[in-house]
Amino acid sequence: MAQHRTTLKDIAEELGITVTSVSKALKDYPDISVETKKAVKKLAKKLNYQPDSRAIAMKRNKSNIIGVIIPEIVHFFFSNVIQGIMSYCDQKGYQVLIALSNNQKSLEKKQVNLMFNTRVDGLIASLANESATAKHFKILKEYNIPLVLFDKIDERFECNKVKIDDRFGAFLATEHLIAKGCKRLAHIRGPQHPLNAKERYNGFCDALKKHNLELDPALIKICEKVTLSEGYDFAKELLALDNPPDGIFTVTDQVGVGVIKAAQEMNLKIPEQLKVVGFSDSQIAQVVKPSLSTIHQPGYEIGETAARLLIEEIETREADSESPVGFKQITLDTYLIVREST
Amino acid sequence: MAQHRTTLKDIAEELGITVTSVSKALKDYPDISVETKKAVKKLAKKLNYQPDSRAIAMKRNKSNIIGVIIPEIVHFFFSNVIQGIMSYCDQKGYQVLIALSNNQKSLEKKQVNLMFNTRVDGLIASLANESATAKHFKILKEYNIPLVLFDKIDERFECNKVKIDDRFGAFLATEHLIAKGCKRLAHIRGPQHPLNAKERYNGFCDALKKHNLELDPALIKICEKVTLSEGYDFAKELLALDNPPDGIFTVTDQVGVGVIKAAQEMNLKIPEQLKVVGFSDSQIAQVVKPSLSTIHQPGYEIGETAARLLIEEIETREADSESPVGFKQITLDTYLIVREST
DNA sequence: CTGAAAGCGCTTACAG
DNA sequence: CTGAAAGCGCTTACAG
Repeated sequence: MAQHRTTLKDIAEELGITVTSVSKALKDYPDISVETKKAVKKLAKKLNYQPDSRAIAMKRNKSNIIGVIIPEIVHFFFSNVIQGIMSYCDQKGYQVLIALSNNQKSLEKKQVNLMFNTRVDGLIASLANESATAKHFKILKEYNIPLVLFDKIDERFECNKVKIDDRFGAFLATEHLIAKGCKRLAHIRGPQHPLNAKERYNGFCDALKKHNLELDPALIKICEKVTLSEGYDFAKELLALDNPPDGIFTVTDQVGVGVIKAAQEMNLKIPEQLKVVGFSDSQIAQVVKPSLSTIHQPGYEIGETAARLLIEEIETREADSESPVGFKQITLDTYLIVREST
Repeated sequence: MAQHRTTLKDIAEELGITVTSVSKALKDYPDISVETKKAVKKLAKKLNYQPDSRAIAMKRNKSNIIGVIIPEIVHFFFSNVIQGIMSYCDQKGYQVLIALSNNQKSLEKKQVNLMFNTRVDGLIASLANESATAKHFKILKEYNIPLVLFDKIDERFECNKVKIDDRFGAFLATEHLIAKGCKRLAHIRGPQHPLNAKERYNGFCDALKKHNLELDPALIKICEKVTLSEGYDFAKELLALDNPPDGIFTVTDQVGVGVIKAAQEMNLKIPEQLKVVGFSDSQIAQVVKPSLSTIHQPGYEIGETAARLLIEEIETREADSESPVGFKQITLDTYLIVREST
């Protein structure tokens, strides 16, 4: 038979006192006698009393649970972010409820509502590729629930944000290809909506412009799923052109690895005949042969920072629900990592 | 200013009826008049009423949240498992609270207690490398909270379990090396405690024995962290022996990739001079050059199955808390994937 | 020093 | 058809 979960009532009854006194005794209120405290604590220990977080959550109107909504989890960057979030939250006494959007706006919206109903204390999210804006998060604003966006953010949405300078990172990557002698550059970019895909594209264009290189629309490809096999397919197309590129900058390392695979199948020498730079500094970038040059994206730190901002906001509002909250956008450092592919 | 979260009370007051009626109306109880239902639903919609999951959880004594405790999350296999768990839970109306053990027994125990206090409806876990048993999960049994163990399980612990046949997988891997002509086999194994590390070691031994090959203790290395760099270091040691191995079976693909890296640095040709097989079928195994032969471990399906068993158990106990529960151990299929490294 | 009371937001058996 | 009451497990301002 299952044991009964000890409640304050059980302790109170056994000791012949009230629930009030038990509650206070356990929390060392000064107005409880030493003997009562002793007796209560002893019995609580004996019965293995564990307060019901849900009841406390209702009373305090605080769950000590934060929500996280991300597009996918089998993903080097996102799993690193989660790790950063979890380790920070653990240390601050918050638990983490995670949900996936699968990059779908409708599912993302559903998850936001579920999180709202569960009364999480705050939410951290990176937008689905399908989401052009974060408007479907506005229920959180209406009810003063803190939100931190990271990586795939909506610039117009008023909340804390954490990201890297994607435009600058892409600029570094592209300029590196140019410095290595590339004259005809291609970019396999991310989908239409995510801001970071646009910014990486912009950074690519910035570098071409600075160095007076032509931006050939035939050399721009747009991923839908941002997978290795998309990179592979687009690379095959690009490299079969009459006037193929001699350098390719890809929106992620996954896509870059696909490019390497395609080039190898076509017997192109990397880096001699084709140079490739990815983005994110995933593990596969170091493992692939030739190893892939890339832009570092500090997932763990992004997660940690997002969690820190979120918990700061939660606790500020707790202390003074009226004080206006100023939002920050924190931009973490990024840099180029040169490997065999360039 | 933040909006007020609509409660049943708000609706009741505005309509001049009781909370009871509002509650029933929203749930279409047959004993409420059609007009009342209409009015209530209309106002609920207008005020954007969202029931407080916590309050319902307390009443029903059911949170619709399941907990997951895993050793790490930046990990191909575990993130796939999580994905499987989440997609199944999503579809069944459960949310997922995740915590990490960082492979530490003490932290694992703390997480179990936290999950218990949060009153999750059930728990899915894979044991920390430090945990020789699942004894510290027994509080769950005492209070009849369903638990499903996967991958790193404790065979003695009475609960549902999901895994693959690690021993057989390791046997397949090793026999494949033998079939390819290896005479002197090494194994870089996982840590002491995890059952799957032991079983993979046993499977390795089974194959040697079947084919009358010597088991040289000098060719067995034990990982602590099971990382790429451990694989690299051990491979350097093994390959520097006077009588080095001609085939290495590694406990994971990460470790196998480290072996490949070391062998390449020592100018050994793979697979001509050294053959390598990993375990898990991670993405890096296909990306590394030469690509790594491996044993498939269906993470997504393991997660899905674990979630299914858990929710079945939760709902069985819900329906009849007295009925004795029979525990299953489900073993999913595994197979060898041959690539360039053998 | 201790306890009665109200309340967090719900649900449901029971009475009318 | 509707409502008063009790309860889930806690907390806390107030009275004594």
